Amino acid sequence: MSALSPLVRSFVSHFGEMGSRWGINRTVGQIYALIYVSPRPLNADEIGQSLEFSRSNVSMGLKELQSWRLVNLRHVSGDRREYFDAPTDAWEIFRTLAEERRRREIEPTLSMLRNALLESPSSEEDRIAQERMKSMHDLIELMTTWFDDVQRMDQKTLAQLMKMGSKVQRLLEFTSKSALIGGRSQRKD
Amino acid sequence: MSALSPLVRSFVSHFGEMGSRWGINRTVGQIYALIYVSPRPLNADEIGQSLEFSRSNVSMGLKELQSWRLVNLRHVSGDRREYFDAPTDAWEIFRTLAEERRRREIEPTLSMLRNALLESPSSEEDRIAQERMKSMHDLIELMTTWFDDVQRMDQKTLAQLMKMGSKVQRLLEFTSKSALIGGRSQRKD
DNA sequence: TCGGACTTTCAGGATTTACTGAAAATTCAA
DNA sequence: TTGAATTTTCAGTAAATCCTGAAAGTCCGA
Repeated sequence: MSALSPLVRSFVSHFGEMGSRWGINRTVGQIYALIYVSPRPLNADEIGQSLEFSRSNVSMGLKELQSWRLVNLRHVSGDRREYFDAPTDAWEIFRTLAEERRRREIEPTLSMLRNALLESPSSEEDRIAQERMKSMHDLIELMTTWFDDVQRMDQKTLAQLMKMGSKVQRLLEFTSKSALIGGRSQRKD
Repeated sequence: MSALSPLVRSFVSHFGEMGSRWGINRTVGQIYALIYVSPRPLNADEIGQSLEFSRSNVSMGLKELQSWRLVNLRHVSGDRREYFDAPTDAWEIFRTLAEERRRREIEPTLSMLRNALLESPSSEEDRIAQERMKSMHDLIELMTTWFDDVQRMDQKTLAQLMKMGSKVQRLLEFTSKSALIGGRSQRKD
C-alpha cells in the first residue's frame, strides 16, 4: 500500500479485513475501498501499485466488483487503459448490494423451497419439515416483495419513513380505524 | 446423510451449498437445516450420524450455531446428553440473524468510520475520502437506527406495514399535509 | 472419589480458496 | 497487417479454512 495517506490506508485495510465476513475476499475489499475514496477513476496498474497486488489479481478483483455492479468502467480520452470509479451515492450502493445479495443468496433458496413445497409429504416428519419450510418461504417472500415495493418508492419518501421509525405505528393505528387506506386486499395471504 | 427423507435431504444439502455464500461453512449450514426441520430436539450423535460428520465437527458446528443464537440447548430428563432445537418462528429467526450480522458485519465498520471522521484531513484527497466515508457512515447509521425502531414495533404492525408496501407513500403524503404526525424534529439531520 | 458417559480441544492432514507470473488474447493506432 | 499496449486466462503454488481422530476435560451417579 504505497503512497496512501494514513486515513485511506486504514479505510482500505478495514475493508480487507472485513471482506471475508462480507463474502468477498481481502483483495476485492481493498480494491473497492480504494476506488470508493479515490477522487478520480483509477486504472488497474495504479491499483496494483497502491495495494501491492499482482496485475492479474487486480484484474480478477475488478471483474468481481463489476459483477457486483460496485464499480463502473470509465474511459479517459487519449488513454487506452480502463479506469474504474465507484458510485458515491450511498443509497444507490445500498440498493445495488441488496439486489445482488438477493439474487445470489436468497433467490436460489426461495426456488429450492418452492420445489420442496410441491412435494406431498410421505410421513409425519416430512409434514412437519414442510410446514417449517413453508414458514421460511413465506417470510422470505414477504420480505422480498416488500423490498421490491420499497425500491419503487422515491428516496425522499423512504428517508421520511425511516426517520419516522416506530412512530409509523401510530399512523397505522389511526388509519386502520378511519379505514382511509387499506392493505392489499387483492393479494392472497 | 443416512436415514433422511429425500425432502429433508435436499433441504439440508441446499443449506450446505449455500453456507459459504452466507458466511458459515457447509457443515454448519447442514447442521442448522437438520435441526430446523426436525420435529424434536437432536443430540450431537444423532446429528453426526445423520450427516456423517465426525463428532468433533458436530460439536464445533453447534458452538457456532449457538454463537449465532440459531439453536437452543435443551435437556431431556433422564438423559445426560445435550439436545438442540431451533426457533421455528420465522420473524424471530430473521431478527436474530439481523442482530448478529449487524454486530459482526456492520458495527466494526461503523466504529472505524467514526474514528476516521474525527481526523482532520491533511490534503484535498483526504478531504474527499472523508466526505465519502461520511456519507457511508450516515447511511449505515440511519439504517441501523431505523432497524432498532422497527424491532421495537410489534409484529402485527410490521406485517401490516410490509403488506402495504409502497402504498405507505400515499399515507405519508396525506399526513404530511395534515401535519397529524411529524417526523423526528429533535433529531439533527 | 471412581469411572463411565459425554463434550471440548487441538495438532495435523485434507480440501478449498487466493494469488502469482507467464503466456495468450484483445485492442487499436499506424 | 503489424506490433505495442493493455487485459485476461490459467497452471501452479501459497495460504487459509475445514475436518478428523486422539486426547484431555467435564460432569455426575454410585
